[in-house]
Amino acid sequence: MSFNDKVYEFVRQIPEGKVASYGQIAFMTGSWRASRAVGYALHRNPYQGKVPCHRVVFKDGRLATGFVFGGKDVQRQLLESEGVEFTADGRVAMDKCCWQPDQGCCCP
DNA sequence: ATGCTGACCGAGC
DNA sequence: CGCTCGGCCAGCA
Repeated sequence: MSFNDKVYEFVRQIPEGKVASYGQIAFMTGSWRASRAVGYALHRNPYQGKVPCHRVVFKDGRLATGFVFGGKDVQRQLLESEGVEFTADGRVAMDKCCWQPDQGCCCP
């Protein structure tokens, strides 16, 4: 079980309509400061198809840069299809869609 | 083994 | 309020 595997395992558990930030995943894996490593791990994304990297966004709710899935617009459509709300700024409504495994529910 | 890089985040100016 | 700097972690040359 490597740090990398933890990231994939964590991200894979993200339900539809929910999103998590790199820092959140990093915190779960060990140190919240490892957010960079998390991003790098997802960048390789060896489990592409099993790991919904598109559900992983910034703390601001903004999508990751240099999106590799085909474009931010595509990711937005994909997330919207899953039930994730978006703001006028084009960011994810993390206020409602931030995934909290411990509580199993989003912030009201 | 060492150094650089990167899909980040927080604090400072 | 916007930009810049530093710091941590893992992967690769």
